[in-house]
Amino acid sequence: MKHIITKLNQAFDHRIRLGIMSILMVSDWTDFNTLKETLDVTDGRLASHIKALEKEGYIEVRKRFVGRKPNTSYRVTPSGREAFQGHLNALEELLNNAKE
Amino acid sequence: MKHIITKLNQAFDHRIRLGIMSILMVSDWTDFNTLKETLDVTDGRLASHIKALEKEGYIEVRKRFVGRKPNTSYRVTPSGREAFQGHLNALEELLNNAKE
DNA sequence: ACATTAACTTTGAATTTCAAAGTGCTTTAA
DNA sequence: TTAAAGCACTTTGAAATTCAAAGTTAATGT
Repeated sequence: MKHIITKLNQAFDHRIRLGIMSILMVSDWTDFNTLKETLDVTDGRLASHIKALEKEGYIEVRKRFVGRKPNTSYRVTPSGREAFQGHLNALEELLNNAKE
Repeated sequence: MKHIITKLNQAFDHRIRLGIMSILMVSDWTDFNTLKETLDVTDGRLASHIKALEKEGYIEVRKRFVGRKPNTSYRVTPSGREAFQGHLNALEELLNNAKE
């Protein structure tokens, strides 16, 4: 039988993408700057990881103005939620295995 | 405050290294071929990930002969166990966060 | 007019990872 | 006895990923 690691999703392999998803899982729309500050990454780097998740269809974007400032927010899509759940389940299995 | 992802250990960022550690955490000496088959990776690739963990002092090696065949086995060191525990705790925190 | 904020995109370099082939030693098969 | 195969790597060179830094666009504040 196959090992649990084969159930891990490559899209969530990177810690920053893991961070983005774990934030978006428990909040609704979250804006760029909140993600940036929470995860403590540069804007360019955040943007590129966001783009990767968007490309997979795991998160969606909303652009609008808040007062007079542009504001971009993100949230997880249903398919993103499902995929991330699968990843979390695999991780959980791995944790339980490692702890016996 | 810092996000949980800062507590993740880079040495365990890769799925194969995660797999190696999660196997070694619950077994004593485990040999090269068992790891290779369980994780379904090529020998060269496995060897290089093992080497990375060895370099960090997280696993140790034992070489001997079983019958007439050379046999190399690995097990997690105390420091590897501690480091991996820390990583698992961070992951667990992340899971709980993501699930609310 | 000038700097600033926001949210990127681009570029090129550094790092990581990979498959594939090569290695050295030993055993088993023909 | 020559050949083939197993074991556990190491090496090589290429592909993929990730990064920091700088550039971009469009609006706002001063």
